[in-house]
Amino acid sequence: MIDMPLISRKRHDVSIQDVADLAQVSRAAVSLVLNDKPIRISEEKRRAIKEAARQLGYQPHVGARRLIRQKMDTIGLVFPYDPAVLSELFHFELTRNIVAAARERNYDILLDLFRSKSPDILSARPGRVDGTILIWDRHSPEQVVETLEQCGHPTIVLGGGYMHHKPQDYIDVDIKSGVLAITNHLINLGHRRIVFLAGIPSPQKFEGFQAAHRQAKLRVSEDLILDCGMAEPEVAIAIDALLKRKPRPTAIVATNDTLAIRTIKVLLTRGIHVPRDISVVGFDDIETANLVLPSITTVRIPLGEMAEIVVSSLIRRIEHEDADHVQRMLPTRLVVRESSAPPAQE
Amino acid sequence: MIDMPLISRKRHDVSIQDVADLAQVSRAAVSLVLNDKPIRISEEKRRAIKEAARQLGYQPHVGARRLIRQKMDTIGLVFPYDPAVLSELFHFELTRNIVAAARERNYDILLDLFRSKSPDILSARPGRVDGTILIWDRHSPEQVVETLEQCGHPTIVLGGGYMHHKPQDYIDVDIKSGVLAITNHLINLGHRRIVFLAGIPSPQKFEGFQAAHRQAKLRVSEDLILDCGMAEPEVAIAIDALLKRKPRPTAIVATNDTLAIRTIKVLLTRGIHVPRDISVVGFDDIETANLVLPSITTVRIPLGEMAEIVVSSLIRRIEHEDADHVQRMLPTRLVVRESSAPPAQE
DNA sequence: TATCGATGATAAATCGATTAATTAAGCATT
DNA sequence: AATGCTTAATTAATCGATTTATCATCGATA
Repeated sequence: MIDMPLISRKRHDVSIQDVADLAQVSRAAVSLVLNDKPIRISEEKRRAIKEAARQLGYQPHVGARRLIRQKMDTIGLVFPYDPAVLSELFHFELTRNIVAAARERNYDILLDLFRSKSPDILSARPGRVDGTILIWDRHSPEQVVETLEQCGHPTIVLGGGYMHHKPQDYIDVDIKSGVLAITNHLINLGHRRIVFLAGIPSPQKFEGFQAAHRQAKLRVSEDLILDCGMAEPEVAIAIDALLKRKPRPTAIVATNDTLAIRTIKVLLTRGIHVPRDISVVGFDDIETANLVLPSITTVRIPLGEMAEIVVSSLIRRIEHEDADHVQRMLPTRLVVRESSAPPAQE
Repeated sequence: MIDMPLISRKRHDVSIQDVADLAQVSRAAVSLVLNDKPIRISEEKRRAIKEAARQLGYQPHVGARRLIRQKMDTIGLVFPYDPAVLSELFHFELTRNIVAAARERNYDILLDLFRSKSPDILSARPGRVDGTILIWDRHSPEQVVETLEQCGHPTIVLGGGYMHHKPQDYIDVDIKSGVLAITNHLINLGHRRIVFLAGIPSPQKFEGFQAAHRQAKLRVSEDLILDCGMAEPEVAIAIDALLKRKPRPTAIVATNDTLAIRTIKVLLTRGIHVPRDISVVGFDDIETANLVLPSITTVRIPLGEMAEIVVSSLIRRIEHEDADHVQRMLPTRLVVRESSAPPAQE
């Protein structure tokens, strides 16, 4: 009766005490040696401890270590439950790269979704994570950023180019330059009547469109700026209206790939060939962009680099109290495929 | 000097001791009341404790609780780093549903990737998770299943219909019936010369194809069984060969949507109309399937249901030592879109 | 009055590690 | 011989909770 523990449950396989017993030293010595602390332990005992640990297959109990060190070695990855804009691919590929980058640095990833209605974020509760990556989305309420910024650990917001108020720490994509580049591509091909077709309003993208024209000393024709929404019927109406214009536009800059694909779909059903009759370009480089016929000329967001940067910056902010805020804009890359070509001779 | 704590760090905001102090009771009383334990505490103190907890905004330190309870309240979600077959959408939508289901039951999700080469799975290390969901993929080494099954906590393998050896616990999709249904759909439309086009060999899917023919008392023509791989040039070669057949086939069952889309792309460039000249159907219902022109008739995997079932079964296995093994096949759903139609009159 | 039982609350053990403080031993110096 | 210094290793405090065992009080009963 005396030997019965007060609380008895399935225990951790091999505890530090087991190693200490086998090596005939104190628990402290085991901890000091296995963590390579600069405290002198004789070479003889060092070996004995390492051998004992190896022999028992000892792995420190992360929970216990986290409790005493007050450090969770965990990053919260917060997603919107219903991603509005960023493509599925964006999410999964980004996630994969983030997990890989975190793992390399011995951080775990706690996956965390929030719904706009009830933004109960696990990562904002105490004692779960050391820092948070918030995947931003145009539908995300500002409140989420505030909640996370006030909860005592660093948070980096990862934007898709759509943040209105810049948070304390963010890594965003320079979508303005992206649209500038792809518009430039069309201008260089010889296009002069280029439509800006916005599925969802995006001032930054429009600025890029304008800037490209400005640089080429071309005027942006007001009646070639369209804002049609993302739904298929709306797109069809917008395109039909465009086709009646004289002279007819020769290229369309759609603000995302899905919209570009729908646009092409409408054009094809109207008997208009892409890119021979009209060039259409997109944005995002979703997986589908390279799958459809014609494949889409688009702008790619550097997901791998983005993941690498966000993880390393976050860990710097976690581990160094005085680390600078992270405020970066990443450049995009133009991906030329089949949907863009020089305009037909008139 | 006497008051200085031995170890000093940023501490947990509000500990149970703070609540106890404010309510003028012992730590034990606070724990018992807040966890609704059936131990008698006077109504008066109950109220005082709850009020104190509310006032201080006390939230128990999950790490401490997990340590003493030897329970992590966490599920490891293990993904292949390079998903070979399942679409991005499949992954993200599935993940989202799994996280939501886990959250409802107060479990956290630890995101865990493994590379085929170095299958170092966090979830297999002691003390991190109570159970694991392994997302299966044709490239996954069997070794991963073994590792997880031997590491002391329950694991459920989530298949995409491609498991060879059935693990102890699995939830899989009845892809054979799925292909049977979609082949049936074509047969019912009047098709008699149907091609089975495999991107990646899949005995189950082929069985479904055969079964549909058997049920309709049709013979499967050997020369309409093709295995072309997923690469675009290979697909083009396979399709060109098919088009030379006399009489020409009227429908193609592609084993996944990506392959169906590539097939259609080749057909369109050859001047063959889909579905007027040839019907093409796919499998998976990836997002793109409804985006391309024509949209793809395909088979949908019930991701939401799958997530719900895998999470609830895993938690049952975690919380009840004697729970039965989970071995389920989920049915698929036929999604009819534009790429299938009755064959042209001959 | 002594004992028993019921009730209400607490003390203390516990989970598994980390690390500051301390002790012990050996050697050199005064 | 006493003191101080270096090195090696251990003891004990600590993280923040949970839960068993125990204690204290009061009323009722023999």
